[in-house]
Amino acid sequence: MPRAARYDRNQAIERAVRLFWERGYAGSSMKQIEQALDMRPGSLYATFGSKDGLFHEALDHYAGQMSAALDEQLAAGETPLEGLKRYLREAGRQLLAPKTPARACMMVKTLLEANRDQPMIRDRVNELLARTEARFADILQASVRSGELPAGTDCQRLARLLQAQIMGLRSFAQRDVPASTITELVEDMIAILDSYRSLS
Amino acid sequence: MPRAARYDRNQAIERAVRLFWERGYAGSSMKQIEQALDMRPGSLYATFGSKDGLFHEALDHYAGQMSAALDEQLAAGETPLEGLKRYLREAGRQLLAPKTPARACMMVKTLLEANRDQPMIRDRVNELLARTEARFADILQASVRSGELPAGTDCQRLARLLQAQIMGLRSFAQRDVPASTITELVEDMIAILDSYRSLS
DNA sequence: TTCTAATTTGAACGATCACTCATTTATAGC
DNA sequence: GCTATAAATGAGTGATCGTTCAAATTAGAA
Repeated sequence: MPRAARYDRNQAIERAVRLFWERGYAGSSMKQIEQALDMRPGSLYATFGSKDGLFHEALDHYAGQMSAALDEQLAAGETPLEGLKRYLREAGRQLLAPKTPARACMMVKTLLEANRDQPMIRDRVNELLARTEARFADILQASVRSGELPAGTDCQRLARLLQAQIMGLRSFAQRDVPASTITELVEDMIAILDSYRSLS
Repeated sequence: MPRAARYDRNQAIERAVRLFWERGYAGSSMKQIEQALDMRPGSLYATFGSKDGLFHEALDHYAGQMSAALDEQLAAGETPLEGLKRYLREAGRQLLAPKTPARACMMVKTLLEANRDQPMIRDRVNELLARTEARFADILQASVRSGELPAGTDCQRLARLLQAQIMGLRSFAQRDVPASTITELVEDMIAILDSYRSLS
């Protein structure tokens, strides 16, 4: 009966992530979105409701990608803490890749861009970052259980420090600096994480 | 002969800093600027040339303020490293003040907002951040000379780590988190800085 | 082939964007 | 009070913003 949709929803969202990640919410016009997704306004609004709606889906998709990347490194690492270190090194590696839309985290860019008259976006990004923090805390907690971190470690607090470090790393990487700088920064942050390890 | 200017240039720029710092470049419309500075378009364009021109002046002014705040804490600290620690604690204190336009650094917000079709702004913020980094390196170098940091310390590298930490701290503080979280984060970062000290 | 219905299209909407400039206003010297 | 001159004004510029919707298109079902 009906006409088949010409567009793959998931692919459209991935393209939206690229655009929004690079240019931000206000910096991406509907005209640019139409071009990037190869969709006309009618289809866009029928599919995503509004620019806001599309942005929300893109932001969630991005968060999912980041979470999956963490999963991957945790699975590859021999211990939770080793997984975290792998994640940091892999982040550094991707920061040096040429085709990334931006080096800074899309969630952080959104956090800094969203002002008080975008409460939906503010709330959403706050929740996504809180989840990430909780994720880090869980991993660190597992490291305590396995004895890799000392028994008394304040995992919540260390998780926040870790998240702030990553925010800093990736925002710093948005500067125009040589690749070696990023590599060194990653290694310094890994050393800091290591300094919390149990002496044994 | 002529009519006296009604507006104080410096005060206008300070108001522009508040607006741009809170809302970003794209997020601040000329209408909002007119209201915040209590100036009409004609006067604005006669005085600052363009929205870009005003933003540049505001950004430079902000950078000057930050630099002055660092000076102040360095002067108050007994040693360069103690001055840096004071600066970190004072930054944390100001992050908890209610009236700040934003908790994140205006330079970082600009760095993350400016995209490839704003090369002038990109270049400017890159230079300002490079100067800040150099400033940190100088301070650390002084700490090496005074023996507070070990002789072999890579001050440039440590300066970049310090800058990334501050970027992370202030971006993290943009999240909706309790005050104690910020305080703890500051203390954690101070402890990291302390861990680079000479053992004695 | 015809019908039905979901999908796509793109012109057009009012609002707002950064910005301009002819006009009005205010002031200091005469 | 008059004049000269710089400053302030604000209506108006064309462009672009996000969004809408009537019409055209495309497919499977009958």
